Amino acid sequence: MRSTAAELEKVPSRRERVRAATIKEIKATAMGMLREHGADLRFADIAREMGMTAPALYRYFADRDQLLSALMVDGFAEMSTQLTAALEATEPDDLAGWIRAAAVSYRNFAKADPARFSLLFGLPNPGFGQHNQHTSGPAAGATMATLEQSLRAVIDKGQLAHPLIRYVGPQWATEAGTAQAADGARIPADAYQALLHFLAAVHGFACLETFDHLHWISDQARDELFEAQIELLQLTTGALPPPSDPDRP
Amino acid sequence: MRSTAAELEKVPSRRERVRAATIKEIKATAMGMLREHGADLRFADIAREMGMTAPALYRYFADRDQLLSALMVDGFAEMSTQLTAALEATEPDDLAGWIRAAAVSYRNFAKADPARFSLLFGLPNPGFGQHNQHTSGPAAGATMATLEQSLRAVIDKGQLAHPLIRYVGPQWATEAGTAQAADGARIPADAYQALLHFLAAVHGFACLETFDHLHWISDQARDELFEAQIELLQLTTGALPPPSDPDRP
DNA sequence: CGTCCTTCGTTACGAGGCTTCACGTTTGTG
DNA sequence: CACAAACGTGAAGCCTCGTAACGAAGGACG
Repeated sequence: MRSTAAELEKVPSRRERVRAATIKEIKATAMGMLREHGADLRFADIAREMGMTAPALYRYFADRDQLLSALMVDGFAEMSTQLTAALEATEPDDLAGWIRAAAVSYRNFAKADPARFSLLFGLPNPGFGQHNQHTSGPAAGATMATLEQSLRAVIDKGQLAHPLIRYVGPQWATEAGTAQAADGARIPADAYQALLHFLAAVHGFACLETFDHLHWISDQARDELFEAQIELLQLTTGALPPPSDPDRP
Repeated sequence: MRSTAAELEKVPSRRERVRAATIKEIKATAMGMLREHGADLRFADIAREMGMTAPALYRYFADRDQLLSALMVDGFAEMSTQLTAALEATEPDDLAGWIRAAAVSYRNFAKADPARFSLLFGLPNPGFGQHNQHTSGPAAGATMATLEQSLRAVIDKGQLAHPLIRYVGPQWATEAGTAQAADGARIPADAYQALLHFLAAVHGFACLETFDHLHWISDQARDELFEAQIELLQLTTGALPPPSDPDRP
């Protein structure tokens, strides 16, 4: 920090590289511990697994909370990456495909690594303090923004023309129209409503499943129910026409 | 325990009464601490607030986990009570009213006491061990059963005749038809699917809201969006007729 | 009324985790 | 080679959980 020349150096020095690698290894080891032993993460364990002692970790993370925060930031970033990858593989005017891809990606992220999902979305973390709010909060917002921007791209194609319900209250209509000025674009209120509906349904399913509140349903049945959930979301957003139901008058 | 006569005594002795009161006070104080200081619950703090010392609490709860478990059991019981009360106030053949009452009650439970909701549904509690699974698990299941049985009563009135989607996979259909033999009744698979869809949407909304993932929406707008969510659930279960949408072909 | 026994609460204490500190050691640099 | 920065270690302090031993309160029963 003393010389401005050092600040402008773009190529990281050897020290910086090995330091970055160590940080990465610490985080990887910590995530492994979280996966195995649950939420009670012991600094000494991480260090021992790396062939070090506990105090050495404080050269890299000032605090146990900061390590958890870093894991959360990485987790949200990875989630955004996976969502983005899944959504970019869909056709830009295929709202039904978008919904399926987003829902499946969201759920798979939770299923593939329940410990990480718990870390991200199970709020009462041990020692959850102010610090986490200020570092992981924006990261969580970025994940939300990923969904939002991607959905907006689809919506701009006019694919949300016939949602099943487009009721929105006056307060929400004004907020949705104005609040997102940061991105430079306005969002139709009903589109944003659709996003929130989608998010609530998929997030709720993922939470229930990950936190073991659906243990009375077999894995296969859960898969089928999730499929039905997806189809329902496609219907309610008007991405699919309603099914021809002979019972329906 | 030595005399069988004492076991059969129905009226609790004075000691038992004061002990029960103390347990109640401990739990109340602990919940207060949870509400104020978050998840890091210190035994010494609880004791001090009660004018006692920490080891005294071990006369009433063998473990910090057992205290948390007791709080969870009470929380789920209270949630069941509130849900039951809200649902009993609805007409028995009014599915739309049932959905509104259940959703509002569920969300209000979360909003009224976010700390308790976090305790119940934010899984990664500090020191979450095997014990919690075996004590609070059934309590959580009881809450689910409350919703299920109440919904079944409504469904038995034939109100779920025209759900928007009644797709269910073969695995789920057989499970839903057979698994609930414990209650002596079978449940139509599509009804159970509707329950799960309802649960995912409402639980997801409550989680997002409680865990502050919707901080970018004002309170009023959130209320409006939740209203829209309810209406959507009413539509997808066939409780309400689809709106007359001039844009719809 | 006096004695006993159970329960309750306290002080004292040990175990274990987080975090800091002082000190050597390694490593890159001029 | 000399120097400085970063790194890692052992020792130590602090805090919390949980246990143990002891004293006090209070109901049960002669």
